[in-house]
This record gives sequence, C-alpha cells and structure tokens, in this order.
Amino acid sequence: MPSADRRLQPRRKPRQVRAELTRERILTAAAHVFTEYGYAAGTTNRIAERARISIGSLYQYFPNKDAILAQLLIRHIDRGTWTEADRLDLSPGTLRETVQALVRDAIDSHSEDPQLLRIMIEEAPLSRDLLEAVDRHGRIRTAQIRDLLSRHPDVRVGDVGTAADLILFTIEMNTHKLMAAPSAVPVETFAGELVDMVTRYLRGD
Amino acid sequence: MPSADRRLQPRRKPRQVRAELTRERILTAAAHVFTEYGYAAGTTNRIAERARISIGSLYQYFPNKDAILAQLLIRHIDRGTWTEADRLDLSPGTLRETVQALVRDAIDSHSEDPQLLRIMIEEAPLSRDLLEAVDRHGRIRTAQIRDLLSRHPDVRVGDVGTAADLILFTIEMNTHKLMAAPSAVPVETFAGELVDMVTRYLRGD
DNA sequence: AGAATAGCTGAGCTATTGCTCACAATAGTG
DNA sequence: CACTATTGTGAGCAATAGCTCAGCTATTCT
Repeated sequence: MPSADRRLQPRRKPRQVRAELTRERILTAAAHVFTEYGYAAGTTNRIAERARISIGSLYQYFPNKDAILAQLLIRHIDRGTWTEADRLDLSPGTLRETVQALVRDAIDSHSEDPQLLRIMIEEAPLSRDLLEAVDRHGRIRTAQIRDLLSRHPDVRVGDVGTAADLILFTIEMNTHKLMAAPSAVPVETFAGELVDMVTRYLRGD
Repeated sequence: MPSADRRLQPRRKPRQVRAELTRERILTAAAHVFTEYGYAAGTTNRIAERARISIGSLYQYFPNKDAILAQLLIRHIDRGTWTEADRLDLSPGTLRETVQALVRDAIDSHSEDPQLLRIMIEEAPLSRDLLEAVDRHGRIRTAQIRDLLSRHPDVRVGDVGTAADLILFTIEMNTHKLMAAPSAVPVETFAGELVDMVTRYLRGD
C-alpha cells in the first residue's frame, strides 16, 4: 500500500494497555453514537463524552472524525463478516443450497448492527483509499462467485461475470433493506423468495 | 393534508413573474450544487451564489435548506417520473414484455439526474411528511404491481404481495446502481439479465 | 526515588454554516 | 408622479463543529 491516506492514520500508537483500552472505548462509543445520531450529528465531542474520555484523547488516536468511521468499516470488512463466503468453494451442493448459503451469509453480516452498517455505507464520506479497499473487496467476492458459478453444472446463464455482479448486488441490497427496516413480511418468507428468484435465474429456466 | 409541515412551506408566495423566475433559479441552482457537492457540503450560500441571487432572496422562498431538497424531491415524484408505470395496466402483453417495461421505466426515471436522485434518496434528512409522501407513493406502486401480477396468467408465485415488493425493489436498486456508476458491462446487457432474472422468478420455473 | 516517557484533560480557537434583518430597488396602481 | 406592495440585497449574527495545545497525571525505566 504505497498511497495509504495519511489523514486516516492514527497520530500515536498505543504502547500501554490502558491506551489500547481507550482506543477501544472510542471505537465502541463511536459505533453507538453514529448508530444513534447518524454520521453528521454524531459529533466527536459526543463520542468522547460517551466514551468517558476527553476530546483531546480522542484526537490522539484518530486524526479526524472520518478516520473513526473508516476504522469501524475496515474492522467490519477484516472481521470477515463479508468474507465468510469462502467456504462456499468447498461445499458445492445443490444450486439452491449454494444460493441459500449466500443469502444466509448476507443476513448474518447485517444482523450485527444494521443501523451502523447503513450509516457506514450510505452516509460516510468515504475516502479514496477506503473506497478502493471496499471496491477491492467487492471485486474479490465477485471473482469468487464467478468461479463458483462457472464451475457449477446447473448454472446456465449468458455471461457468468454479469450474473455474479447481478446476484451479489441483488442479494446484498435486499438483505440490507430486510434488516434495516423490518417489514410486515417475515424475514424467512422474504429470504425464501429471494433465494427462489436468484436460483431460477441461474438455472436459466 | 392537515399536518403539512410548516417548516417546509415557503414564507412568501411569488406574485410577480420575476419572483417565480427567482424561485426557479434557486431550484435549478440547488439541483446543480447538491449534485456537485452533496447535501451537507451544498451550502445555501453556494446555492444562492450559483443562482446569482442574494442569500436573502433564497430565504424568502424557502424557509430552510431542507425545504429546497424537499421541493426537488416532490417535483421528481409529481413529474410522474416514478409513476409512469400506470400504462402497464392497460397493456398486458407477454410477462417478459411487462417486466421489460418496468425496467425501462426505472432506467428512464434515473437517467435524468442519477447523482441528484442518489443524494435525495441517500443523503437527504427527509422530514416525517416527506418520508410519508415517498412511502405512500411506494405503496401505491406496489399495489399496482401486485394487481398486475395477480391478473397475469403466467405469474406463478407464492405470495403476490411479497413478489411485488421483491421485484420492485430489485429493479429499482439495480437500475440505480447501473445509472449512478457506469460499469464495464454495457447497460443493455445488464438490463437484459435483470429482466431475465425477474421474469424467470415470476414464471415460477 | 527521580527522571523520562506515555497518556489524558478540557477550555477555547478557528472556521463554517444556516439564517436574519434593516434597507434598497423594482413593479404595479391611480 | 406619488404611493404601496413586492422583490432583492448582503453584512453579519448565533450556533455549532472539528480540532489544538499547554499543562497535568499515570506508568515505566534506571
């Protein structure tokens, strides 16, 4: 990474345990505050207040507000919440089962803190670097799914790349909606229909 | 409408032509500024500057910043850009043709100013009233599609309501993505796959 | 223990933004 | 032209936000 954005790097590295703890408190508080107030109204002072540390301490570990949210997003990605689909490669199974696993992963990824995820995705002023990281992650996932699709005997679809894009995005967005604002329809029902749609599409009639 | 939000109503009604013109300039400028800078960074002063009117004039026709974006959204809805699907009821045709029409409408609705639409949808701090208006509009559309689906002989799907929700949202979001950030895949190809997916789903195998 | 290092504090600086208001300019009216 | 109603102006106010820094406390080192 030659072009790591300086404005997202911490200005001081924690060397003592209590420092690491403070850093942790900041991130936890930020997650809560952003969830409750949104990004714009989630001020750094509010975060510090909630973390029960001074505003000065906050700025010793994060150079600016954006960096806090960036860190939260990075964590979310790194934690593999978006990457757990790797195991799909190992267990082919029915086409339907595969799609079900995809949807389940998406749901899992969103059940942790749907509100925060929404804010990170929709409200965050993502930096070049961060956008690229998210994008890179997306490309990797797409590539994985593309491979999976091209290997599966039941998949009959024009272009596997386009199909991978289409179904990943469709699953992601529908899940997102499902988790962010619980509708009248039960989750299982909606998820089932989603699986149906994607499966039928991939099977090509 | 008994509970029209006062904070979104103009404080002065234009009575002369030049006033109406000024109002128009403000809205046009706002659309440009919001598109270019986003909602938060699209300041009222910037809007006034771009409209070549003073900031004071701006606040004679719009009580606050939110009201400007609200007006833009209302216009977008009223213009029927989201409602042109009505004609679908009149021309049943093939299931595939119907879905194609739906996708086409969605694309049309987004081609005008995808960036601005994104901002209105994602960044705008929508008021209660406005949210309700958008929601009401959504429900009407869903109801229309539900009727359409239940009348169509080729549709074989568990619950028509869930299906209507699912396909409307899927079409909307995919189109949104398609228009907001042009991908490597040509629009027609992607749209075609989207139509395929929805059609196969509705046909139930 | 004393020095050095790391960590923490919070009043307040700087910058920005939404918005007001006293006044000026223009258009309509008789 | 004189008078009123409508429209336009822009310096600047009030509020708020991100962020700094001089000094304090806690921990580690020797």
